[in-house]
Amino acid sequence: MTANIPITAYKMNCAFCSARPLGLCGALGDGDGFRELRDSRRGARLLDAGSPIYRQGDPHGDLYNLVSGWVCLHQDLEDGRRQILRFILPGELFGQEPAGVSVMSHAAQALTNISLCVIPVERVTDLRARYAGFGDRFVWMLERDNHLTMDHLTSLGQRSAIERVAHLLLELAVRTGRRYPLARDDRFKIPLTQPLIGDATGLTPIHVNRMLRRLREERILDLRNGALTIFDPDRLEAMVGPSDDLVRLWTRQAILDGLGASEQL
Amino acid sequence: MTANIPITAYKMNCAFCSARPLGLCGALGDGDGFRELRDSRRGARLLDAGSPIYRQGDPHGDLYNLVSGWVCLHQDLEDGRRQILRFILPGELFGQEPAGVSVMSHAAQALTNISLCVIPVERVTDLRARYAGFGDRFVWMLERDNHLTMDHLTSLGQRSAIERVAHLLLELAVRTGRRYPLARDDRFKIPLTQPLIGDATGLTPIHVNRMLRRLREERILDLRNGALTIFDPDRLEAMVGPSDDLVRLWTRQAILDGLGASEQL
DNA sequence: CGAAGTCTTGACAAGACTCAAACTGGGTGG
DNA sequence: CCACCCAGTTTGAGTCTTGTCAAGACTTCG
Repeated sequence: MTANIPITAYKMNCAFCSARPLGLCGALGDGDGFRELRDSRRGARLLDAGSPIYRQGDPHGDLYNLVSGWVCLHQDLEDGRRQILRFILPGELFGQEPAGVSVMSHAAQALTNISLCVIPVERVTDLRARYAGFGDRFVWMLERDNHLTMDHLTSLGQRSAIERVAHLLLELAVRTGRRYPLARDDRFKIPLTQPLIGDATGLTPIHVNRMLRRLREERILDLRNGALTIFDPDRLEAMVGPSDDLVRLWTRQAILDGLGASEQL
Repeated sequence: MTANIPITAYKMNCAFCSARPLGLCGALGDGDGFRELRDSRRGARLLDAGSPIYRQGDPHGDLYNLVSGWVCLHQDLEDGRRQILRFILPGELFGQEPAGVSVMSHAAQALTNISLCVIPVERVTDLRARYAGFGDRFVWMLERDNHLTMDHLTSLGQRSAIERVAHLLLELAVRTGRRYPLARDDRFKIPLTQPLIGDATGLTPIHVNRMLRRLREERILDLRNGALTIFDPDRLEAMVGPSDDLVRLWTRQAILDGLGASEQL
């Protein structure tokens, strides 16, 4: 179910509006075009879990800022295989394509009920041109995406099945805002199914299941019924070996800070 | 062997200088900060095949524009496994990290003798702020990188060994500037070894060898002694199934055009 | 309570990796 | 000019990881 909602309805959590602890606005002062950005929103949308936001092959035109819920970006092959490229968490931007690419190369789907803000690309290009702070933040987000995607590439190319699963779960634990370093026996909800993990790691859901069982038997973590418990953060991290900078990019603080911007909430 | 070379020595092929058909300058008019960009180069460098350009963990500070030769970016795990993230061809930019990341998350190595231009990040940030055309081009390159990296991610996650090898070779054939659609029995040099293909595709060199043999036996392509012959472009493309937009991003014309910029050489 | 979507497990098959060995071609130094 | 060396290539045999197919159990939600 899609609905256009008046801006006021989002006052409390829209990254493009007044709360703005997140997303494109995170580090913007009024001198950086924040007010204009807010006013140029095409609108806000509420979507149910499972709804597509855009499909592969749709014309490219809008950028999206996720306000609440989870989204995944995925790329599908003709024969039905699909790769999850990225999980999007609140405050993150998605929907970019390089100029000249007319059509989305991937799809976006809501994994939970979500709310998001929509903004036309031309407006973003315009604001980038006129406000350096805005441009910096936009570039930072692209560079962050790139960094994370390259990390996933290394994971898929070089790591074993169990390492890939561990890597994904550690990343998402930190990105969802769990305190870092992670506490022992930390337990929290996470909207992941085994097929989703499979599509993200390039494994079959059956094999994901085996890997999760091993992680559980070795008392490293337990993922069941949408809740993740991390028994042993140290061994989990040892399996993954993330760099300090990578972990920092995973934290919500990084998105807040953007460039280590002066202004903060 | 590293050497700082006076700018004039590169007059004919430096993307930051007068020839500028490529790289950051490709689409820049004088109103877009081209002159300033040229003057803010830290210098130019010649490197021998095999030399490292930067290492994982080096402090981050410069961006690089490849003028001639081939470079690969790769990320290494502690135990020696390594993933090639991207092959860099002349006119492409590399070395970015998101602000706040102090240290390179990956390494860059020359695969052939190369020449490149070096420019401090702060200069790029500054020029981005002051010249919209420059900023657009920079963003375009980031978005293109992202697009290509996501495509690789899908390849590693979903495709079989032989498809991955086919995908990589098709991409590089187009990116090196072969006319598209590819001609039958097109033959050209390409500085790839089987271990390199393995590191890029997440396969062992031995398995890469087997896949290359199959591609040869099926008379699709032949890669030996640094020369790639494409027997059957149609079947090669059928194996890979690239979208039109993706192929367009592979062409050299895309780098020239940047955003479909007005100005051209 | 029933239905749908997950999750779980087992048995088997296939794809990819490991180890080992021989071969090739180009470059180096005597 | 030759012998050597080295990195890359090729091949085979055996192993291990991961995928496939099939069936049953568990949640969640209406």
